Amino acid sequence: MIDIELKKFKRVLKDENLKLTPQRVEVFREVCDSDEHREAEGIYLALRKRDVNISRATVYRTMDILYQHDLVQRMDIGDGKWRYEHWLDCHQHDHLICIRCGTIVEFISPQIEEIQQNVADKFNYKLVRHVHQLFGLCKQCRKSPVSVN
Amino acid sequence: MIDIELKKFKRVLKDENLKLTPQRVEVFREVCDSDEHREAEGIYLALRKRDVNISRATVYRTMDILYQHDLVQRMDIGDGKWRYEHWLDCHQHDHLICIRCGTIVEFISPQIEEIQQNVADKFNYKLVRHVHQLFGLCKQCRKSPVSVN
DNA sequence: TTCTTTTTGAGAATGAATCTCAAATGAGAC
DNA sequence: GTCTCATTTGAGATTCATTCTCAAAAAGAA
Repeated sequence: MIDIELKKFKRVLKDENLKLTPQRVEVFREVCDSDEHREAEGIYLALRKRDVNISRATVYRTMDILYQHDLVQRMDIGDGKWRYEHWLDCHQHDHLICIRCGTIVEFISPQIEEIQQNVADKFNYKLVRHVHQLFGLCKQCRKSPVSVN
Repeated sequence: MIDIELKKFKRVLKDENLKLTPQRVEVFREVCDSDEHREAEGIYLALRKRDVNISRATVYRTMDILYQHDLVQRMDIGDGKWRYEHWLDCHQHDHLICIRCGTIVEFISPQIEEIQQNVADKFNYKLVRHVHQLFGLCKQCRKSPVSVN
């Protein structure tokens, strides 16, 4: 799975005259191998945990390259940190987030997509991208009492 | 217009055992008197411009009180800054944002609201709030060439 | 291998937001 | 009105994610 994607990444690097470094490859691998929505710090820590020698700066820089070239998706749920997820099969989707435990579920709605397009048309905007996040309480969190520490 | 709202604010302060200070009133007035989507810094500067003696800290603190009590709405368009707007008539709405000039248009779609609810139900989440932002190019920006500085 | 350019890492810098704490100020009691 | 005391304010320090800096290391074309 990563092999095909790694080729895409290598193509991007070549096209942009960027060098193929072990650090960049490891960051890409780390992102592709997880289905989580992680912050740069989490990706950095995961890399250190598996003994990849890399600095925070390089993780941040690489995530930016990946994002700029549509190899990862990123989201901001309002806490001032970017969360990244791989974008292997380019499934456009939006997010449903539990405000208590942080669990993130992905959803797609062609109907919403269509209405969004209509809204943009109505106001004479050319739609480029969108952010759609639903915040709520998941089943488990509705059941369990709030823990007070 | 602000009179009725000011009463609401005073009620909140009283209910929360918070004091009615000139600074708090001025911040609330400043927010109510504009239809812009401004950052705390912008609100602070506007207050200073009309010779209100206030500190940044107090502006931030007051915006937080207003937000926590649903007297203002706030949004984050991904640049790490909260933008505030008054919430006088509590019109629930979402935003369409021009990625070049920053113009923000408000829109409402009962259809989308309904689908959102269905999505939350499907995943067994109790919907609490949502963020829905459409990013695109407005009419003017599509026409005018990009200025390079 | 050599050479040139890019990349890396460590730590400094940035910037929005929050925190600290002494001095100032509300507002209830008298 | 004024006393009293908890709350609020302001100035500057702090936080924290992210970006920047720059010397040393590495990529990769020749």
